Amino acid sequence: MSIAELTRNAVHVLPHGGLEAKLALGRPLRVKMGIDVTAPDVTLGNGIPLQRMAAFQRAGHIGVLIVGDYTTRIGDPSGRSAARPILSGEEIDANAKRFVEQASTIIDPKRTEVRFNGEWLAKLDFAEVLRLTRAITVAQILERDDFAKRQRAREPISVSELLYPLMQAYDSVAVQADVELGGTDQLYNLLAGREVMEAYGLEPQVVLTVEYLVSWDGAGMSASRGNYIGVREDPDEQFGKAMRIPDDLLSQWYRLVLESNDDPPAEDPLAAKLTLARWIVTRSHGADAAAAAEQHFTRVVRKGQAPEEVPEAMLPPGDLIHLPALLAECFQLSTSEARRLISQGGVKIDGDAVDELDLPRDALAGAIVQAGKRRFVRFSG
RNA sequence: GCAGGGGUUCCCGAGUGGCCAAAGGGGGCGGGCUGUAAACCCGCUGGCUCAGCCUUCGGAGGUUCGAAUCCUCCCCCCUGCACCA
Repeated sequence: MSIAELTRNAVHVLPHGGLEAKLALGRPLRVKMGIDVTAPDVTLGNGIPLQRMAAFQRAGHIGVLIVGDYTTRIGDPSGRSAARPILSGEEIDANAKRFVEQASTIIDPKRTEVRFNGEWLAKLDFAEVLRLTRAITVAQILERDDFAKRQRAREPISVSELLYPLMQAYDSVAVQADVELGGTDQLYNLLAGREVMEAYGLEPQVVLTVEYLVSWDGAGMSASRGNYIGVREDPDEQFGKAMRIPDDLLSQWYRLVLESNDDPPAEDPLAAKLTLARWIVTRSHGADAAAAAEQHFTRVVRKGQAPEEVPEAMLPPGDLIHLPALLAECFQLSTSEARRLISQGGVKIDGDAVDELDLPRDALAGAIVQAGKRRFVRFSG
């Protein structure tokens, strides 16, 4: 395994020559990566550093996934990150288990160690915390980009937030990391790990950051934003979402997700995207599922036909059916939403748009009703 | 503790007594177009028994024919100052 493969898509590999030196040790390296257990789904974005971990594993090294259970349980009291909920122990355990299971579509679980940072953080007493805080200065922490920005903007920064990078850094001490992986957003935290390891008399870890995957909305892909493709997500969803990325993101996705050495064919973005979508589904669910998802996409999205499998539902009693109520029931809409859909021509019965709110029973019985682009139901009764 | 600023519909953010279910943007949804869920154009975007009615603008009261807008009390957030035990 070449260094080039280990560092594919890397933005920073620090310090220079550090990785070569670690590899020269001739023993399996411990390659650390932190995971966010507040969001249980592993996304294609998580997949980018995980793919690096997988490369290290193929070269005989050990992946170490750190579950920030302690950090999560304490929560972020600043109120700034309200998006980060405080979870119970059971939820964290379940999410961690789920993360590892999902990540196994990419990494090798047999060569992966999963550690919970409560294991060591819970044991730190105050004196030890003070020792940890001496490893780094306020100026160093405030150098970090988002802190610097917030300071300039006179936005609040709580002391506990300043401590977060230190906790993560201490994880590296505890597991004796040789390498730590992360997105470019993690650069500062990973470097803090080096400082702290050194303060604890350890050989500092090598820091390896990879490019951040940009999603269809132009923002970084993250579970909390909801702009993600999950590695365990339904094949049709994965396929469709992949087709949803803007054409000009294709080359990044080819590079980061496919790990392709070639650019996608610029003259045929559709074909390029289909290739990408197929590949993503194949990695998660296999080639058969990918073929089926592509068929589904062709049929439903490109040709605008009903899918092969349409869920069935019973019509309510009565000779005259009130459509808004029926749609609201079937597709979990408010009746106002259902009315809007109808008035906008988004509701079709056997392919024909409807504009009446009440329909005789026999117009609906046995018919396929479509609400919007992708919601279908067939009524019986 | 003191002074000042602020809490608005999914998000950001206008709105200082009626023309406000509340500008604008984002997101989402729908339609058109396109053999992409891309791009582009148009529309919609609180709820309901929907030409009308009901509930929203941190919370509770109050003034008024009428309040997101004014008053009172309360809760929460931010900034500065003070306290430096």
